[in-house]
Amino acid sequence: MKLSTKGRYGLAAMLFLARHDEEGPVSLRSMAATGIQPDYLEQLLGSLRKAGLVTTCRGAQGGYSLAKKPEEITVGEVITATEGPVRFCDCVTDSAACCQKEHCDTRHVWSLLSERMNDLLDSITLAGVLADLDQGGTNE
Amino acid sequence: MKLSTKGRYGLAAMLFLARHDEEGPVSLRSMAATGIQPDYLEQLLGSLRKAGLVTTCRGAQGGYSLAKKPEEITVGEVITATEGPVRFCDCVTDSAACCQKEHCDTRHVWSLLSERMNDLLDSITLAGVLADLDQGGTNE
DNA sequence: CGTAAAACCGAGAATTTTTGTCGGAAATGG
DNA sequence: CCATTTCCGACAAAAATTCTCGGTTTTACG
Repeated sequence: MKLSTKGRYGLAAMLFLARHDEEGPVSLRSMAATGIQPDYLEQLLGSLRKAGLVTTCRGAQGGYSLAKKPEEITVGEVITATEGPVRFCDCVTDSAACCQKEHCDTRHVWSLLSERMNDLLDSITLAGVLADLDQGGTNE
Repeated sequence: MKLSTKGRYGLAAMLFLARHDEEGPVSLRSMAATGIQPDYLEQLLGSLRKAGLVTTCRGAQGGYSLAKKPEEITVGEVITATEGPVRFCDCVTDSAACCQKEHCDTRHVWSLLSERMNDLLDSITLAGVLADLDQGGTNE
């Protein structure tokens, strides 16, 4: 029960974009500063673009930018875009995926938990994360 | 971001035990009614035992029982026992696992989220799940 | 107009994790 | 003593994740 690198890299990339938002489109190359393999990151940015969270300019001097203001993008959106829907078990979103067997009387719990978790993830925005960092001190 | 079968099977098994708690130790064989492969379930019950959530009697007429009352066992405990600690990313529990790279300024978010999520999981007990089912109607 | 920079795309390789299987050892009640 | 049953470790199969690569299209700029 943890995120894959997609979710983590995805959020890291979005924060990077948020920080460089005013400098125009950010190329994959310059995002290498995040330490993420560019070829892989490219795929993730593709998902983020399809989800409407980033916009792109192709060609020379092109790159990626946030599609919305950092206050309008939530951590939940980023994770969902990169990892797929956040849920405890498939039968939450796809009722055909279970319920033949007796153990599926757990579905109700998973639904409830999934809902709460999504609420939690959507309550945090990119802007919130950055504000936290800028005031709360860095890593140690 | 979803549970593996370990967590789901684990909870299903614990609910099964809770329901048959008064009939003495429940053998793996009779737990086949849950639809879970017994050889696999055996491993999960091993983890649950090590975590102190079930007790066992070996030998003929042996089997598994809950180590505590259903009101005292939380969903969080079951998941942690079967899947390992619930966290968004390794650096929450193991600070050596990150923080060289710039993208690790996300750690703070993951910590916060992990904590909230564990609180949520620990707020639900086996007894609670069963009560919900008995009153709230079954699957459909 | 040509060229270099850059995103786009799909396919597949490598690696890791999950899931499931098996055989034997130890324990226990009858 | 024997059938039942947990315990344990190792391994096999399958699936998912992570990463790589080659080529295509788009675009700015000289």
